[in-house]
Amino acid sequence: MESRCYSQIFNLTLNNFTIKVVTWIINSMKLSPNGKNIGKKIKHLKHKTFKTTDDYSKPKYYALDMFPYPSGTGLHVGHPEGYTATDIVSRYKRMKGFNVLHPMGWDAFGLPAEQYAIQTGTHPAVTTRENCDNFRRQIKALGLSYDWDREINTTDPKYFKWTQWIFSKLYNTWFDKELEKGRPVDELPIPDEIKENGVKAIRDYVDGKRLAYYDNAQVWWCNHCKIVCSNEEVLTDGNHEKCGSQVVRKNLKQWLLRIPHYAERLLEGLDGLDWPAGVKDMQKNWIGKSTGAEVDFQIDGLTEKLRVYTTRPDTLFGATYMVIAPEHELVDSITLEERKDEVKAYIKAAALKSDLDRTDLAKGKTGVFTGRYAINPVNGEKVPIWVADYVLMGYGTGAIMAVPAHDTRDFEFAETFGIPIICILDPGDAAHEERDLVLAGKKCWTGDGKYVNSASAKTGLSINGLNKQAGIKTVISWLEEKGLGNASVNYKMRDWLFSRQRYWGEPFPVIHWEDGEVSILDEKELPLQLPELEEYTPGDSGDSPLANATDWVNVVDKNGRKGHRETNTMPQWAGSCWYYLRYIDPTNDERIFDPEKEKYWMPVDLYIGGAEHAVLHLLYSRFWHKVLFDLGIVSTNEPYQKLFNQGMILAFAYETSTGAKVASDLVEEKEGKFFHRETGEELKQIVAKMSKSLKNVINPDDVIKVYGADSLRLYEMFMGPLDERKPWAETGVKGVFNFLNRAYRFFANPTNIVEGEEDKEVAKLLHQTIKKVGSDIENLKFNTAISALMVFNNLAVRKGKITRQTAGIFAKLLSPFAPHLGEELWSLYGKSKTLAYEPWPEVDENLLQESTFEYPVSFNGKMRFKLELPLDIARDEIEKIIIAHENAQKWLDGKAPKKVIFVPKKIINIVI
RNA sequence: GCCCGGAUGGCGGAAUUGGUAGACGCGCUGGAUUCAAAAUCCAGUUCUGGCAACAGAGUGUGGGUUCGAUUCCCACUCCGGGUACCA
Repeated sequence: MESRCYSQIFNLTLNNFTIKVVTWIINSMKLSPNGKNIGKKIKHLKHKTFKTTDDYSKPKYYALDMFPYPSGTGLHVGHPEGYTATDIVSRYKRMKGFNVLHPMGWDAFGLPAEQYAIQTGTHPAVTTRENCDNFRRQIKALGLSYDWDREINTTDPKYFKWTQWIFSKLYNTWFDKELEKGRPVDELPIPDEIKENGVKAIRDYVDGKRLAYYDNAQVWWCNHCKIVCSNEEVLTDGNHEKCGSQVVRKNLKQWLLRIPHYAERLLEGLDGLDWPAGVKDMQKNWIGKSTGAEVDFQIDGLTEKLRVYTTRPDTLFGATYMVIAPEHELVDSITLEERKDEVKAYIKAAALKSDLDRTDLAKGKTGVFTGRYAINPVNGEKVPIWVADYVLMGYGTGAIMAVPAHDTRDFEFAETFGIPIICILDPGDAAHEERDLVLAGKKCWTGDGKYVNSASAKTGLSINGLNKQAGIKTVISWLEEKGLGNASVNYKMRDWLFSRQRYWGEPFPVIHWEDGEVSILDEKELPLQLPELEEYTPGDSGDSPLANATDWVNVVDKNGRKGHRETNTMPQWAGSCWYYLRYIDPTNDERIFDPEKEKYWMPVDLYIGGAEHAVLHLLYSRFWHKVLFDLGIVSTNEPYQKLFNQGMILAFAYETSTGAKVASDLVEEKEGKFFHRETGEELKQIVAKMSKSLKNVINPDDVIKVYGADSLRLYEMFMGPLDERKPWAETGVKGVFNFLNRAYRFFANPTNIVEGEEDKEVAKLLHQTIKKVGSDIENLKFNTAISALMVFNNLAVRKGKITRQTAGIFAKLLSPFAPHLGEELWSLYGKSKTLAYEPWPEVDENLLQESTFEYPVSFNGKMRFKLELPLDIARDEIEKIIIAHENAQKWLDGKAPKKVIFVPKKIINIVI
């Protein structure tokens, strides 16, 4: 019925303006959510087309999006990019017979809702609910095939009950270094000497091993936001990434997680993952593994030894001074009496300096001599000990041996303070011009070479003539043999600061008792809910707003012991660390999830999201997962098997010749050039991030209103490779919109659809298209898949006729990308059921077989003409054919070819 | 500084292990249709020269390997991301 109605409109030859407009509007509506689209969508939702069951008989596929923070501004065009990509894969996999888990939820704890609460008094839960509703509405308008029955929300007590539960697991786990594995604390062996000292000593010992611990921590404090920020939230210029104001140091009781215990596991685990190499590199850099040695230096005149960490034990012979960090425990005993004032003043100044000043490379190095010397273990020579803040207490042993000739930082320091620079590594011919300078101690050399001046009759050690690799090996075994040091590994990664002085986060299920005991709520007592508050503003001293909820904070146990609840809350990372697990069994109130279901669905097969989460979210999440794995709660070692980052969608912006940016509404285009609407000045088109000030922000709602959801989906996929950054262009949306209309006009018109045998050319291209679209989806190359669909559509339109079977296949191929149009065509062909679970078309390889190939014929590498030849032609026949060919005469110019290159199915090249 | 990624027509971008550079889309030009416009359809569109046939140049720059290089190697320029005294 429906199709006949449309065909009648199309077959009308009236040149009547209104009829045409009506046709156009109906067409547009068919492709927009105002018309047929929305009907389809509602039907899907009502019938729960995409409800996922735990059908263990089918192979599974878990396609996951990084869930959004539902901000008040709603969806931006970046969101649908990743969502559409996973949706295409999900729809394709369903048609390939997979049981697909494709869920969506909300990472809804976070600052903006709380800031809004501070300003207006509106409870963050209210704001959050409204924002989630808006996001859900917007996402549903995109026609994404989520199973909405699995929607989760990190702020839902039914969800964060389990976030708190995992925290209690972390608290009750220690890391067994021998087994390289997390284990329950009740399995922690307590040494006898600890036991002898009583309950408190045992408690301290255990607390010192827990993966989650409570301690004083120097933290960044943002005066503007009144919040503690993690190091990761502080930009390199010392500003808070959220508000941009300068942060300061503060010392507060904090929860920390011992993620460095898992450093090696987190590093090794990367090997087996199908992740972008760049993300793996970033994680590797973040973990920052380095190998070297710890070496003991006897301190002259003291019994203590000074232990240093170095990656270059081979350069011990070049050590001309030592440095200890200002916070080093031996500073006081090392410093000679007459130097005490000077050293104390330096330490005080260093403590007052912000980390930024301390780590500002441009500011040059500072330091002060302690007056004391250490004895170099390789040659017994005395080296002066300095205090300098370029050595950090938090890394290695907080002390170094300095080898200015072969370390750039030490070189800079030695030059500043006139300390000798002794070259012990001859760069050799590799650094011809530099070599003399290096040998004279005038230039620093960190590369390879041959050792000189690296022998001592006193100790018997010599590495002269060896290269760097052999030198390091030799010195380490010498040190170990003499008991002077040992090989050692260090990691840059630090403990994870896991608490925030905020209201809108998961409360810690923790009670601090007056006697110093800390207890964790029992599973039965979870979730610990947030109290209602009148006032959300945090205290100036760094108190969390929760401290004001005295009824909630103060508790008394059955013996009358008083205690108070932890008033910090967890950071936003907490909820996102494990959400992929809850989707598996989202409504389970008894357990975090059913282990059977977890075994079936894990790991995540495809995880798509922004590259901004390359390190933190993914590293934290992997850390939690590994702990859960060690405790036997999850069955896989890693959570995300394949990861992919979508590139950012940018926008065109305009700037004047002086580089001043001009808002888009002040720009007009004339003949491909851009001018300022008011001044008339010619402007340069550039690519920039979308921003309110540039007025170039695109709202997906607006795009859908005009072009429909299919066009938005298709355009975002057609723009370019998924992982690259690319600028939004309205004309590009029109392009794919035109394609959808063109396809609709052709494939929805019954007079174009015929019965019988398909045209040979069409059949061949159809099967090439099936092949291309399938493999492109598998490889996430959606732009070329869409291009293949366009090519096929162009041929179909040109031919004017298509068989019903071909039309059905086209609808199927199109449907992962443009599901509304796909379903529409499918129902026009008389199918009553959705095509979402129809089998994906098979490629008929026979149709792709060729008997001839049109060879490009080149002369000296330049293509001159084409020649169709049978595929089974013999090599020596080619030359005869070419020489005899009339087109070749001009290029051969009477000469015989020197050589004929023939690559079957590729090229013929004649060398003259 | 170090690590990673990128550079192809007027624009977004294609190009299997080295084998016809510019698929597809936008824009533009011409034509059909229309009283006219929009929409649609057809043709053309890397640059330079030429009416054309055709010729020459051409994938950020400079070298190299090869019968043949957008693709591989060396040196560099610019743009983007990450990181920053981690010994």
